[in-house]
Amino acid sequence: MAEPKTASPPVSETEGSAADRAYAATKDAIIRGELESGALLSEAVIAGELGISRTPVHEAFLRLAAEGLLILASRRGAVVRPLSPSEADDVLEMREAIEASCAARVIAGDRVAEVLPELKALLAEQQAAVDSDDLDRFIDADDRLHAAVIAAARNPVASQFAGLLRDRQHRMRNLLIRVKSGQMAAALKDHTKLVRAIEKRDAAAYAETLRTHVNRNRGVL
Amino acid sequence: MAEPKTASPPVSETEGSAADRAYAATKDAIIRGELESGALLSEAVIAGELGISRTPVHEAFLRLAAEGLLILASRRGAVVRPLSPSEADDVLEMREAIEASCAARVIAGDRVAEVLPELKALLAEQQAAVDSDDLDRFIDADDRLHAAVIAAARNPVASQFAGLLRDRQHRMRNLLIRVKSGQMAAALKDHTKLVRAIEKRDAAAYAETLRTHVNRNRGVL
DNA sequence: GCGCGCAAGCTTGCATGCAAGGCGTAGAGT
DNA sequence: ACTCTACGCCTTGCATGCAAGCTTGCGCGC
Repeated sequence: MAEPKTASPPVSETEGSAADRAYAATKDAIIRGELESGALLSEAVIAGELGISRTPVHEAFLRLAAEGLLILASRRGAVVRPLSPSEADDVLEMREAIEASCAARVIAGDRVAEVLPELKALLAEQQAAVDSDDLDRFIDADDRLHAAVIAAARNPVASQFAGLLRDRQHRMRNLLIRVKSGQMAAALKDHTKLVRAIEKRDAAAYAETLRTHVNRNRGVL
Repeated sequence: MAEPKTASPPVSETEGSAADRAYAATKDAIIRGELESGALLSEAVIAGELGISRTPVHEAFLRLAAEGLLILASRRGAVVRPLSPSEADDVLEMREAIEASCAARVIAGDRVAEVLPELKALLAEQQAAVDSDDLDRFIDADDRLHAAVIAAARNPVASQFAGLLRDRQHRMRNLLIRVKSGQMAAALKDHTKLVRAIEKRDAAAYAETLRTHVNRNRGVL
């Protein structure tokens, strides 16, 4: 799950098992939008491109289907799952629910102090991104901020779910509309309020702010 | 291995693909506790029991590992994931977060009327289970009640996540401690309050009641 | 007796072969 | 001209073979 910040290097991945490489390569192609929605792709093609056999590609496709990125049509092929606006809502809603729950646990578990420095550093990073009008940098920091809150809850199930949602959200971001630069300032303001809510140990305020924050993103899509 | 299926009397599963059968059979064995925590199992064994080859079993193991029921040790085998109390907390916490979110959506989306009959029927079913002191029946109705709320939200992502959590929760129920009969009455009371909260379109009350309800279960484990 | 190395036996990971199923198209029949 | 059928190509699903890795236990040297 820990990918380099600049996640678009050449395709000459030589680490990990063949199945992992097939999984990572295909997922990346889907998320980046290289493979369009509805595209019909076959195991043999991917296998050929990666220089491996169909077996690990088959396993990769199964994983991707389980994660909602592919739809497997038995003996016909695999189609890249088209994403609908309602799906975007669904994903965002789950992210909101999970993150709010995690924030509440961090606050209830009295672990605010140990995450606050990281959160504030990420806020500063986002401010820098806004100042330099660097959208990619902003989005990266955005991801890391939300991920930090979830990680702080130390709930592996939550982290796993959030990871799945994050992938799908990335795909939506890349495929539908890239957030306009003007949105950055508003998002940063939301984030500042979120961190302040954590600092004040106010789980309800966090949840409420998160709700408006997510709704703002929802409108963008 | 291409001999008549003389060795498949116990498992009468004839539907679905071989991979699905391997998945269902293994998952069921894990959830029911037939396979103990920490048990080391190999693909070849399962394949032999089901009369299929290792390939579909391998795929099944991958799915089960992704769902947190197995841990794959490369070239050593697959161990049934031991469950810890903290994992139980994690699972319950996520269930709570997801269900509360779904209830809120049902209420906000003004779909209360269309689920209320089903919920009330399930309450009646639970009452009957309490009267006849039928724990299995109660648990089944319990599952269906919570599932009904989530299904009513019509969020496929939520349903998928809830399904994964339900499996793990079933396993915990079967492995750790079976809820005592005395708990049924309290649980039913909680459920009644939950349904009433939905009826009153009070999402906050639902969330709060759900919190105490889950915490009650948490104490049992 | 004790420690060390090596090999055998298990495991999975992947490649490949084969069969079954879906889909399009061409061709025959009306 | 239109429809129905059958064939061929495409796909996946599964079985099997082979290689590589980890563990373990046995034998050998000390």
